[in-house]
Amino acid sequence: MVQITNDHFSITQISRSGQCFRMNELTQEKAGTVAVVAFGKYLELHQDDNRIFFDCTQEEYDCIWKNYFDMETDYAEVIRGIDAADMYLVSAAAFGAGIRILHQELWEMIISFIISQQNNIKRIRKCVQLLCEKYGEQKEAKNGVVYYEFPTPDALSKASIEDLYACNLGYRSRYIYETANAVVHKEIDLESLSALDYEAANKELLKLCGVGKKVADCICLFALHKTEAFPRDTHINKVLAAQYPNGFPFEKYGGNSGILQQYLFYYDLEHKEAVQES
DNA sequence: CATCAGGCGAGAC
DNA sequence: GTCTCGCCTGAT
Repeated sequence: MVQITNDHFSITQISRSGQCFRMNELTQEKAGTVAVVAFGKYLELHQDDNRIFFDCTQEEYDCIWKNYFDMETDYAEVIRGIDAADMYLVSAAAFGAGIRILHQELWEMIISFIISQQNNIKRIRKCVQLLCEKYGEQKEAKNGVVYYEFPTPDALSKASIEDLYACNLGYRSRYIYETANAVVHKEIDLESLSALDYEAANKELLKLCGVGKKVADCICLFALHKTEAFPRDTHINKVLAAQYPNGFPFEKYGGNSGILQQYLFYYDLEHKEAVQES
């Protein structure tokens, strides 16, 4: 068990922000605990106020999870950089202050965000889980929990479009089929993407079938950690139209724009519900 | 029953 | 280049 203290870390907010579709709350026996599968490992973590408990060795934390959860970034500093006159952004950041931009796996993000289009978080999670169970490698954690790795491009490319339809992917089945085959046939080299800057990486990703501007930006932000990427979905477009009629001040926030996008997105997504429930 | 969900591709112009 | 439209499926 590794214990970390951090005032800007919330497993609930990270899970609900919807950037990670393989993070689940363990509701039955371990309330308040979240499980995540990434980089071949299964991790359970829980939180008590600003103390976070990672159920793993110190070595595993240092090698994988410290980077995965972006623990070295000072989110308080990002929030301090917000224009105090921008009341909406100040409120959004206060509401979502525990969100972190994860360093997720590239291939998984490509497929996950193709699935995400015209879709909701609940159904996306179900689709991803089905894909993992059907085409991913089965493993067992030290505590006996059985989990599945995200399927490799090779494994996914062996699925027919009909097979993919059976995973409730709908019209996105063809996109995933085409994309998996494009990657297997080296029409795009995923390995070299992380070395590119935001503009170049984004342009490469647009070559993939089913990847447009919005999905490419999500991949840049959540896998390549290009924090200047600012994905524009229906929520964000609504917020921009209502709160920033003269445009969002990208010139002011630059490389932190993507983090602020997550605050704006999460605020719009969850704030109304939070108000209703209280 | 209609509408919409964290859009995209294809085709028309 | 910009616009429109159809699209799987489940929730409301």
